Formats: sequence, structure tokens, C-alpha cells
Amino acid sequence: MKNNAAQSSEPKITDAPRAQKRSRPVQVADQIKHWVVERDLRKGDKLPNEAAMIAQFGVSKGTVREAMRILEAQGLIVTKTGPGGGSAVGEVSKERAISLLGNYFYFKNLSLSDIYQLRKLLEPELVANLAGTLDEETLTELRSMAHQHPEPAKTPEEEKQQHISSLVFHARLADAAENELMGFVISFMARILSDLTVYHRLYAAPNKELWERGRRHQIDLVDALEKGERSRARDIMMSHMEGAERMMNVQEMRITRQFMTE
Amino acid sequence: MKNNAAQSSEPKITDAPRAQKRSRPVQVADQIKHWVVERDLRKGDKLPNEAAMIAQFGVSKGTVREAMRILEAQGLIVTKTGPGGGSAVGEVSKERAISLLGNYFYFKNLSLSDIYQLRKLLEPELVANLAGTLDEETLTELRSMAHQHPEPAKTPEEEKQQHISSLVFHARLADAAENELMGFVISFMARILSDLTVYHRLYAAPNKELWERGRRHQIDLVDALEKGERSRARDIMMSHMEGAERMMNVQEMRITRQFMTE
DNA sequence: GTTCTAAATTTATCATAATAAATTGGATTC
DNA sequence: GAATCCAATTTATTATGATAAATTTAGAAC
Repeated sequence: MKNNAAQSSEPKITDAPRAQKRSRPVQVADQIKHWVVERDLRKGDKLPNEAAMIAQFGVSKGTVREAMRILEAQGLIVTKTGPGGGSAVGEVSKERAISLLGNYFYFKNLSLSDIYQLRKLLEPELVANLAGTLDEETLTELRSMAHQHPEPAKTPEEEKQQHISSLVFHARLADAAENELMGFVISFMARILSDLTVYHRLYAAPNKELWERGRRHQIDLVDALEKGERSRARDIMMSHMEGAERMMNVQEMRITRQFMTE
Repeated sequence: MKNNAAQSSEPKITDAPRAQKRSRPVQVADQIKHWVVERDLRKGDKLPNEAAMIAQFGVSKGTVREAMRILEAQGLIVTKTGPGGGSAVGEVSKERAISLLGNYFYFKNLSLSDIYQLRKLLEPELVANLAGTLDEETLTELRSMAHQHPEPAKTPEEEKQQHISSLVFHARLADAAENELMGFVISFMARILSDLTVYHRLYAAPNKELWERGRRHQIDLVDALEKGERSRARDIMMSHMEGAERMMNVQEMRITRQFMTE
């Protein structure tokens, strides 16, 4: 009838029923997010207290509290009791972001080769970017990690520990990335692989030669990073990735069998 | 002296040092997560109802409800009223995962060149993987998208629309990825760039030649995908990425200025 | 058989009150 | 005068019960 005039002027006519059954706590949470963006609030900036929000939004205490738990679960606020307490904006931590993304992949079937395809694309590029940019402190830290296990593992327990150490090494490199998106993705993969070692034994039988090669790679890599040799760093990492992939049991397909904890 | 043990002199130092100040709703939420993992529940499987959880965990209704909002915010459950209602496990949707990860980068300073560095690494590889694997339906869909804008944009409004269409094209490719991690990262970047166009004008002045080249790329790419020409697909995408990057205003640095909506 | 209505079930929201945690100011102590 | 303890204050946390809203199911009416 006469209503159809709106169609030409409002392209989002189909989105109109968008204001459907979102619960009140969700609506309140969204309004608070909006409020934070509008005022460009940053980490530590305080939100109105519970009583003020009850008045502001005209909802009950329980509704406000559920809204706060929503924001808290997403890592957007932190809450404290006592005078000067209340809720404040809190940057989403990398750990929280990793856990939340891990929940998504819990329901997917990521394979080790998926992970390694990405590692081979990203990590060589990461170290090429890092070459010549790291400060002495970081280099020292990396060198110390690279020298941490001077001998091949003698027990499965030791082997697991060495593998986790290696992943910490990679995560440390990722943290140094200028490109935070690249750094995040690499950290996420390291975290997935790290969790794996806790629940499964999926490494091939220890192989002294492969192990020695891996160790050599780490040491050479730090050297190349220090000297700013971009392509050498890239090549070492690529070779390292290929070696690491060969050491994994590629049979193991579903690799996220738990929800991550922060 | 009075030893007022009634206060808080119950330091649970005994077994779990980790069990510190996590609130009751968070503890309940974590227990439910464990419960889901233990029983290997999948999407649609039902959780006990509110009353049962109150009894099960020995907490109040409000506490249980806050726990449910936490899980709901993370995308892990969905809740319905009425008979046969209650809470059920719900796969985290890609859209939800993108939003949650977007919250993390809201506080970061991602640059366009960060995004494009990753796009140039991942998207050529994506199409190389896809070459020869797409069904006719998907190919038809892609072809239709590629032919959607036969003329260069005449207004900024049209230009924005064309750019978004291009991002939808890339997102569609990402959805087809076998490697879901790679697909997710590419979708995430498309989403970030898509949101940008809504809030900022950041494209260089329209350039008929560049525009024509971009259009050609999409058409040729679908052709290469259909024929299973891996390296040609890869080359086209790489060239396309370089062109797209040149069209952006690289001055624009902070690119996440809002919380994403689902 | 279809449609309407009422009842039953379950979450959603609200209101109120009691409890716990953290800070602050002041009194007490050395 | 500085440190310590204590009580008052502020704020979130948990609990309880009542009422509303949404949804399904069963039954009644036609």
C-alpha cells in the first residue's frame, strides 16, 4: 500500500526487522559499547556504576549485571568492588582474544597441515620483517631460549618440554612483530600447537639428526636477525617449518578438543 | 582476641592456587564448558535448565543467569523460552568470531599496509588451493559477481558500492577455502576493510584504467579457477592485491574505530 | 481437518534485601 | 610522628521471590 514508498529511499528495508528479540542485557551491552566508542574511552576509563546504569537505562539490577558479564566475557571491561571501584574499560588481552577465537575452531576440523600451510607462509615473512629491528634485550632472550636444551630429549616428557619451548620461541618472535595481525595469527597457531602437546602424543620417534637441525635453525636464526640478514632469516625459518612439519604426526586431524583457558 | 573466622579466613590455598578471584558466574560458566567438552556435546545438544543448574551448582538464579550470558556472549550457547526451550550448545558462528576478534584489534593500531601484507601472502595461496576444486554453482556465483559492475563508478556512492562488492567477492572465495584458518583470516580482513568503507572515504580518485584492470582480474581469476590453473590464479590474485593496495589511501592508519556488530 | 484458545513450561525481567570485598579516615599504639 | 588497627563507607556480589513474556502443546469449537 502506501508504505512501499519507503523501499526506494531506504535500502536497508530488509534489515528493518533487525530490531527483533535481542534481550535487554544484550541491548544494554550494545549501548555501553556505543557509548565507549562515541567518547573514545580507553583502557582504564571508568563506566558509570551499577546504580547509575540502572537509572540510566531504566532496567533492573539483574539486567545491568548480565550486561556487564557479557562485556566482561568479551574482555571489554573489568570490574572491581569497593570505593573507586566499579567497571572500567579494559583492553582485550591477546590471551583472551586467542581463547575466544579458539572457541570458534573448537567446532571446526583444523588439521595440522592447515596450520603448517599458514605457518610456512607467515613465519618466514615474520622473521624477514624482524631482521635488523630487534633490540639487544630481545635478542639475548631469544638466544637464551635457543640454547636452552643442549641435548636431545631422553624421555617423552623431555621431548614434550622441548617442543613447548620451541613454540614459546616462536610466540616470542610473534610478539615482536610490527604487524599485529600477523603476530596474532602466529601466536594463535603456536597456542593451538602448544595445547596439543598437553593432550596428545603426536610426535614421531625422536630423531637426533632432525633435532640437531632444529636447534641449529634457532641459533642461526637469531644470528641472522641480529645481523639484519632478511633473506637468510626467511630461508632458515622456511627450512625450520618444513622440518617441524615432518616431525609431527600428520595423521592427527582434529586438533582442537577442548575450550582454551586464558 | 576474637578470631573472626566468619569473615574470609577461608584461604583455599590447599589444592588450586589458580582458584583465586574468579567470580561465581565465571566459575559456573567454566564448569559448563568442561561439561560440554567431557560429554562431547555438539550443536543443538541441550543443557540442563535453569532450575537444574541452580540445584546442580548450589548457586542462585542470578548467578546461573550471569553464567549463561557469559557463554552466550562467546557464542557457545543459545537459549530459548517455552516448553522444550532452555539452553543448548551452539556452534560459534564465523560472524561472531570475527566480531570478537575485532574487539581485540579495536585497541590496536592496525594499518592498511599490515592488512595488505597479509592479503598478499594469503590470498594468492588461497586461489592456488581453490583452482580446479570449485563446483559449477560457486563458479557461476563468482562469475556473476565479477560482471556485476560493467562500468566505472560515476559517484563516490557507486565507488563505495563497487569496493564492497569486490570485498564480498574475496569473502566468497575465503568461504570456499578448505583451510578454515586461512579462510577465516581472509574473511576477517575483508570484514575490516568493508567496515572501513562505511565510515571513511579512503580511496584515491577514480582511475578508469586501474578500475578496468581490477575488473579484468576478477574475470580472469574465475576463468583460471575453473580451468584449474593454479599458478595463473595465484599470479592474477597477486597482481590484483598490488593494484588494490595502490588504490587505497595508505595515509589512513588507525582502521578499527568501532566495535563490530554481528 | 482447521483454527482458535487455554494451559503448561521455561526463560526474562524486576524488585528488594542481605552479604562480601576494598578503600578511606580516624583512633590507638609504639 | 609513624605505623597499625578498626570501623564506616562505597561498591559490587549473591540470594530470593514475584511477575512478565515467549513458546509449545492440548483441547475445544467449528
